[in-house]
Amino acid sequence: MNVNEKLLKPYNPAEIEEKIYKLWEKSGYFNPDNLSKSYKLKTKSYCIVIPPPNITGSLHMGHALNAVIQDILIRQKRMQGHKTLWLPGTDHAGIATQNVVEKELKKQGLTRHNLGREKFIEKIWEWKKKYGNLILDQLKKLGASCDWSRLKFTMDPDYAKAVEIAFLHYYQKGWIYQGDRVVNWCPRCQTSLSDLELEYEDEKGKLWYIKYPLANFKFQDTNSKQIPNTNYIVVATTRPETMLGDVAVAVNPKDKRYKHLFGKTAILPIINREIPIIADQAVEMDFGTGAVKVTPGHDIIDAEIADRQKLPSYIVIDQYGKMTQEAGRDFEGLKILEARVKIVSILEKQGLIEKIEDYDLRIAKCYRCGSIIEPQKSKQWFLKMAELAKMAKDAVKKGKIKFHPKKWEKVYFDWLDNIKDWCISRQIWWGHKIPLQGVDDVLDTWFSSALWPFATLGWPNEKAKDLKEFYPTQVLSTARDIINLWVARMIFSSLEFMKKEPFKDIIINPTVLTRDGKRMSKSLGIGTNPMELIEKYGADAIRFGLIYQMMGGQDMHFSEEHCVAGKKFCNKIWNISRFVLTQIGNSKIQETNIKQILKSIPRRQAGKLQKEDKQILKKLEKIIKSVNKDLEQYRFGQALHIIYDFIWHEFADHYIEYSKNNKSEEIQNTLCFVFYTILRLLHPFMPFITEEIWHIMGFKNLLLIERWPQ
RNA sequence: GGGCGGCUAGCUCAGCUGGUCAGAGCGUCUCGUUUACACCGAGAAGGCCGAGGGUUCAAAUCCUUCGCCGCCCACCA
Repeated sequence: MNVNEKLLKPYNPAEIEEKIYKLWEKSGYFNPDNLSKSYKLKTKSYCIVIPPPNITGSLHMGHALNAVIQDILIRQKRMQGHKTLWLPGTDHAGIATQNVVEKELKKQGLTRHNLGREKFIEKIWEWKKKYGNLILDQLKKLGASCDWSRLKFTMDPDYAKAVEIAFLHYYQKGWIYQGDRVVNWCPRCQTSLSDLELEYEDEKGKLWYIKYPLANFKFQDTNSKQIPNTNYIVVATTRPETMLGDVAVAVNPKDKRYKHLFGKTAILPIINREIPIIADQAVEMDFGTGAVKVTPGHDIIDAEIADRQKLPSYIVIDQYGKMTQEAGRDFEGLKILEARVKIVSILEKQGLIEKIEDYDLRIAKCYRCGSIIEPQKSKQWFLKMAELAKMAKDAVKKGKIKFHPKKWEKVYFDWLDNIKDWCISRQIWWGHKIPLQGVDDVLDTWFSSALWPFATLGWPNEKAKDLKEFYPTQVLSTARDIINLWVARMIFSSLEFMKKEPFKDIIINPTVLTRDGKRMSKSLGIGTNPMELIEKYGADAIRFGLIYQMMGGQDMHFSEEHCVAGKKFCNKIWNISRFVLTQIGNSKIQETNIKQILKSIPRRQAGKLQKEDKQILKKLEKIIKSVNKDLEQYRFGQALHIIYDFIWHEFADHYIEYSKNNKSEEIQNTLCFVFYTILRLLHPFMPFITEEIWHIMGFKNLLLIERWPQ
C-alpha cells in the first residue's frame, strides 16, 4: 500500500493507537537505558516519578490530566535528548484497599475476622493481582510513555525494606514515640487517622444547654423545677452523650461572669460526680454560655485542657461507637445516638435542659469510608515533626523547590507552621507492619508513599544505579488536595534520608470539575469517564481536550466540546499530511528521499524563497520559541493553543492555500519542512497521530525519539 | 474566624506587568461540492468585560468597596 492509499483511509484512532503504542513499547525507548543506543544523550538526565495511583482506583479525569501533563514533559525531554525516565507505580493504599476487599467479603457474608489476619492479607494480594493494574492499563491507552520495566509497588519486598529502614532510622533517632492520646478514630475502619485523613461535612445539629448544679446545691427531688439561678452553671454542647465522661467545667480565665465560680465544684448530672470548675484559655467566651464541659476521653482539645489541669479522663464510648461500662450501667452497650436520646430525656425530666438551639455542625468523617469520626483515647505511635517540618519549610523558602503556581506554597506553609506530631500507626491489617516486637499496628499508608521519590530508585542501597542517575528528580505533578498529605511528607523524608530535595518543581494541576463546576464523583455518577471519552474520540483528542482547557486556573470546568475540537484537529492534521505528502509527490516519499528533502530544507535566507515562504518560516520559528518558553514555565494550555492556531490558521488556511496556486520546488520543500517541524512540536501533546503520520512518511526512527525543535 | 479562586459572546474559556483587547473553541445563521479536509472553507450575528467608586490623557487590565458562586484551612465545645 502506498502512502496515498494509507492516508485516504479516514483517521481511525482506535486501531492506530493500539498499534502505535505497541510499536513504542517494542522499541524499548520508554526505558532510558535504551536511549543511548539511538543517539548521543545530553549529560543531564530527566526523571519524573508518577504519583502512584491506588490499586483500588480506576482512572478519573484528574488522573488523566495529570498523566498527560507528565507525558508531555517526558516526551519533550526525551526528544531533547535527555536520558529520560518516567517511573510508574502503584500505592497499596492501606485503608482504601482493605475496605474494598472487606466489601467483597461482605457479599459472601464474611468479615476479615472470619478469615483471620493472614488469610485476609492473602485475599488482598489476590485482589491486587486481579485488579491492581487496571489503572496502569488505562494510562497506556492514554499514551503514557512510562518505563514499565521499572514498575514499583509500595509493598514490593525491596520497598518494604526501605520503609522498615526509614522507620528504624527515626526510631533510633528518638523521633518516634508511643503515646496514649485522643486521636481521630474511625469506628468502622477500626483505626486511628491523621488530621489530614478527615473530611468535613456540614450538618444540621443541635446545641444543648445543660445545667450543671453547683456542689453546694443539694439536689434531691428529681422532679424539682425550682433550681435557683445561682445554683448551677450552664454548659453548651453538641454531644450530650459525652457528658458521662466529663471531668470538669471550663471557662475562660478572663470571663468575669464566672470569676466567682473558679475553683468551685459542680455536680455532673446523672453520674453525680463532683467536678471542678476551672479556668482555661482554650475556652472561647463568646461561644454558647462561655462555659464548656471537659471530656478528655473523647475530645482532643479537652484532652489538652485536662493535660494542663491534671485532670483524669474517662472512656465512655468504645472503639465501636458504643457506650462503655464507665458510662454507667444505664448506658453501657447503647449506641451513641441511643445514649444521647436517653440522656437528654433524663435531663429534661430533671429540668436540667435550659434550652436547645439549632446549630450547624461541621462533622469530621473518615476520608475512606465516610463514617463519623469518634475522637478516642488510644495508644498510638507518633513521629516528631518539629525538625522535619523545619527542613521542609526551608527547602521551599530558599527556592530549592518551587510550586507552580506559586500560590500553593501558602497551603504548604500554613500546614507546616501549625504542625502536630504525626500519628503513623494504624490498626488495620493491610500495610507495612511496624517493625517493632509486639506491635500489630501497620504504618500510615502515607508513611510509605513519603519515601516514593527515592525508594523507587533503589534506596536504601545508596549505590543503586538509578538512584545515582535519576535522583533528585525534576518535577512532581499532582493535585492540590495532597500537597500536605503527600508532597510535604515526601519533601521532609527526602531531605532526611537523601539530604537533597526530591524534585525542583511541583506542578499543582487544576482540579477537574464537571462543566457546571461540580465535583466529579464516580459513586454519585457525576462526571466523565476518560476511558469512554477515549473510545468516543481517541486518546489524542482527549489529551488535546484536557490540555487545551488548562489555562492556569485552580479549577477546570471540563467540557467535552474541547475533545470534539481535538478530534476535528486530528482530522485536520490527517488531511494536511495527505495534502503535503501528495504535493511532495508519491515517488519521493520513500525513506531515503524524505531525509534528503529535509536536508535541503530552504532557509529563509535562501534567495529563491518568496515572501509567503519566508513568512511562514518566520512564524514557525516564532512559535517554536513561544512553545518552548511556555513548556518551560509549565503553561501547557498556552503552548497547545499556539501550536493549534499556527497549524490551522497559518499553515493550513494561509500557506497551504497559497501553495495551491503557486507551485515550485521551494514551496514543496517549505511545506515539507514546516510539516516536519509541526509533527515534532505536536508529538508530546498528541503522540499517536503524529507518530502514525511519521510512520507513513517512512522514517526509520520513531518520532518518539526524533529531535525536538529548538 | 483566616485564606484562595472565579464572575468577559448562548456554553467552556484566552486576554501577564494598563493604550489595534473586545478574542478563541463549541453552538447559531448565511453562502460555498475551488480535487487535503463538510470532522471543511468564506462570512455574519452575539458581550456597555458581576456592581459602584477611585487612579490615569487612557482600564476588562491597577487600587478600593460591595455582591453573588466555588474551594481550602482553623481547638469555637
